[in-house]
Amino acid sequence: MILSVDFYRRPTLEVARDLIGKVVVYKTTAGITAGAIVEAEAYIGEDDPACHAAVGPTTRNAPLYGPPGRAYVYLNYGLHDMLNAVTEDEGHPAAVLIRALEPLEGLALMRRRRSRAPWRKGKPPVPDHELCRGPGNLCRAMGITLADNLRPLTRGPLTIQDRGITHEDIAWDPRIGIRVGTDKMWRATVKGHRSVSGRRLKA
DNA sequence: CGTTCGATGCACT
DNA sequence: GTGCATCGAACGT
Repeated sequence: MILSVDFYRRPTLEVARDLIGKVVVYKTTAGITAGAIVEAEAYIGEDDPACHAAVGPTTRNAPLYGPPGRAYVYLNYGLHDMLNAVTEDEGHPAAVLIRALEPLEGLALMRRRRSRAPWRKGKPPVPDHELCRGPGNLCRAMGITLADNLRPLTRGPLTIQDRGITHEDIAWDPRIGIRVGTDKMWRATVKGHRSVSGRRLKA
């Protein structure tokens, strides 16, 4: 079942927690890819220094100010697309960054797309659990690009669905990969999951 | 094991 | 011109 707008029109931390286990599905002409969310981060409002809305409304962050349930996709470091789900009421800029998925469908297609990255030329195929490990990697594996910015996640080719996956042990940790706002424990992960990004725990 | 650093494009100042 | 919600290779210990 596809998540409705009401799912996203809620406090962002609740949405982030509830997105764990939900399934991102993207249907393209190349085929279908899908993966269950195992890592997500909340970015909330102009007072959150790490949120793109911290500088006030701009062309780039406009989607954050729009209605919930849409994709906010942007390019980072000139190389990596980032997928967010816009949350809260219109006018309240906030979103959840999808940071990692457990691949479920279309693994071969994901592998092909990952291998297509310039820096992967001549390298061995990406292991299954690493196909969607990290926000840049998952977008590349799923074929999500800037062209998908503002797309509704509630209908159409790019959706997030509830397929009944539940997780008992969800951890809240500091957000990673940012230079400010690292004090906030707004990163939700499935504890110990192999596809969660960041440094791995020891054996 | 750990840390450093280059690639790369666009929005923003 | 600057800096970035990254990735992965290269290097140091």
